[in-house]
Amino acid sequence: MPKRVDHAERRTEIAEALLRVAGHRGLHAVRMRDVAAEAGVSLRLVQYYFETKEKLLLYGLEHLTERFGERVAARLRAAGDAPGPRAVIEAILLASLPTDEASRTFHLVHTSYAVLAVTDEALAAQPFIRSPEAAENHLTELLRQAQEADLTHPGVDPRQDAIALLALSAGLGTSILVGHRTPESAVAVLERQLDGIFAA
Amino acid sequence: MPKRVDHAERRTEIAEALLRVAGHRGLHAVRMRDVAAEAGVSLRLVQYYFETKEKLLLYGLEHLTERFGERVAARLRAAGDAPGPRAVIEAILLASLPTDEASRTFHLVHTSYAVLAVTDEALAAQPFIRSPEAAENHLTELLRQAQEADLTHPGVDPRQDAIALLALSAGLGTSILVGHRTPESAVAVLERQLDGIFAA
DNA sequence: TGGTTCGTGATACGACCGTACCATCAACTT
DNA sequence: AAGTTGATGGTACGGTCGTATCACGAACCA
Repeated sequence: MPKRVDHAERRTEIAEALLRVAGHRGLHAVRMRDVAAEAGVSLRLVQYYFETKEKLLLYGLEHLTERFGERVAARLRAAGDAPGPRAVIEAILLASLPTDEASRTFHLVHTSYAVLAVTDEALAAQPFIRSPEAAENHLTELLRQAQEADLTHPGVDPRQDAIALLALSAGLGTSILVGHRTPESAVAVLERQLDGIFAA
Repeated sequence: MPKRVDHAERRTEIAEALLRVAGHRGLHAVRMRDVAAEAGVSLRLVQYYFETKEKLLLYGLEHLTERFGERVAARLRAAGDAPGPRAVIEAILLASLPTDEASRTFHLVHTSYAVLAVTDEALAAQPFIRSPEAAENHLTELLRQAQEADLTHPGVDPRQDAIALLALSAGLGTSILVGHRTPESAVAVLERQLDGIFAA
């Protein structure tokens, strides 16, 4: 046999090629041949490491959410040690706004997957579909802690406000994506919403 | 010639068939043949009234936004004569939440178009892409009037709060669509946000 | 009344895309 | 050394989809 190859690594390379293509041509326009060309391998190789296109797409989605998790973690580290609840919440919400190329790709491809998932049950069954629930629980807990530490204005409802924050940042992200809004103004809106929750 | 036919009417029928198909199979899965079958006409007819698929899609988008406008108008009428600013804002925001089949289709197809528009300049140039700006201006003006009439809490910023309301309802709409949230809980979140703006 | 034109159907064409198949070469084993 | 097996390339097949072509019938005009 030729040089034994690390399948996991190869699959990652191909998945990232998929995300690059999806990021600037749109997920709907992704062809197996495009992915192969972008990854610099032959079409046969893409077939070899992912038998079918559907499996490639599912793996690409996994990889996408994984990299998003890493980006959130990086922002949390950048927030210093023992960051306050507001700093943690900002890290999470700002990571999901399409401010740079990577997060733009994430948001576009994630939205594409979400749209597909509405009518595709194989996609709808994927775990990424339930990760928002985890984020909601996490944010709710953070707000509850902030409330107990008396860092919030009166009248805060951790669960309801967590839901609103997530929906708001998702909506803002989409409007950045389609060019209705600049990242800066979206951040300002988000900060304003946080000001309504956290006391100075 | 055979019985002279009303082109506009026929185009509308076909466009509605398009929206029905897009509404439950997804816009990406819409084929010319599906639209023809759904409309109960031959493939040739769809070609006849819309030369190309792209033109059909563009017209479908026009029709979609038009019908959305009618739905908002209907809600406004249902709000009674001389409704207050909050009632008007509620009419606008609640109309865009996917609460029934029609609004669900609207939200799904509209989102599909938005995703396509990110990478398709012909779609991006369509007027629907600037209608959110009009909505933002409208909401801003309503909030400003409410503020002058002393109906709001202090600290309201009409422009910023209008942006937040629109992004929030868009985000909530998407989470209803993908099944993360019930329409009822989304409405509750939206009402809560309005409570933070309008005085009792 | 005859011809022109609008509306409609059936079908064919050409392109593209995912997948399958076949061949080849290199390295590790025995 | 020989054979087996993993990795890779090239290419062909089958299906599908948008679009084009051909044909025909029915109404309106002159």
